[in-house]
Amino acid sequence: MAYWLMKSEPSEVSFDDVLGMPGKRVLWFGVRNYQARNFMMRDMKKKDGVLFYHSTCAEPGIVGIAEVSHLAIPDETQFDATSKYFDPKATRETPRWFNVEIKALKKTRLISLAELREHEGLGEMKLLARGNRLSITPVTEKEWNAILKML
DNA sequence: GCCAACGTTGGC
DNA sequence: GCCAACGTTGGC
Repeated sequence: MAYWLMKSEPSEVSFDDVLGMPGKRVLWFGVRNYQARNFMMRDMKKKDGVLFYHSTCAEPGIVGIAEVSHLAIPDETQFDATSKYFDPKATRETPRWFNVEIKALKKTRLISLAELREHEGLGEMKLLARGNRLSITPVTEKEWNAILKML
């Protein structure tokens, strides 16, 4: 079992939005970065733990716990010419972009970015690495457990 | 709005 | 393959 941190802009899809969706599930559409895509395509398995993170907002931080509920499938938005995620180089035969589905499990208090940075046990966390911009990053079991204890 | 950091593109 | 230019991310 692996653990991940996934960033979402709450103005686009917030944790509360996901809680309101059928089955509390959402497809992680719109990722257009190969490293993040490869995590979804190759590494993310059903039942993997997910920290749901709000970015590009007033209070960036972890806001909920989720799990991977479906293995990666082609991202429909890449084929949609009206979508901002449209990719003219993608075809149905050879899709470029994939997304897993995640299921919201539990809303948490906001664990802010500042609080994560202050926590001694999280010094190696990928999210906190200088210059990190990846929207999906692996989380170690140790980090996962440390964060659950902060709740 | 600013800016650091990183990823992608495309000419050579 | 190199690398400059450009675009994006995301915190502040």
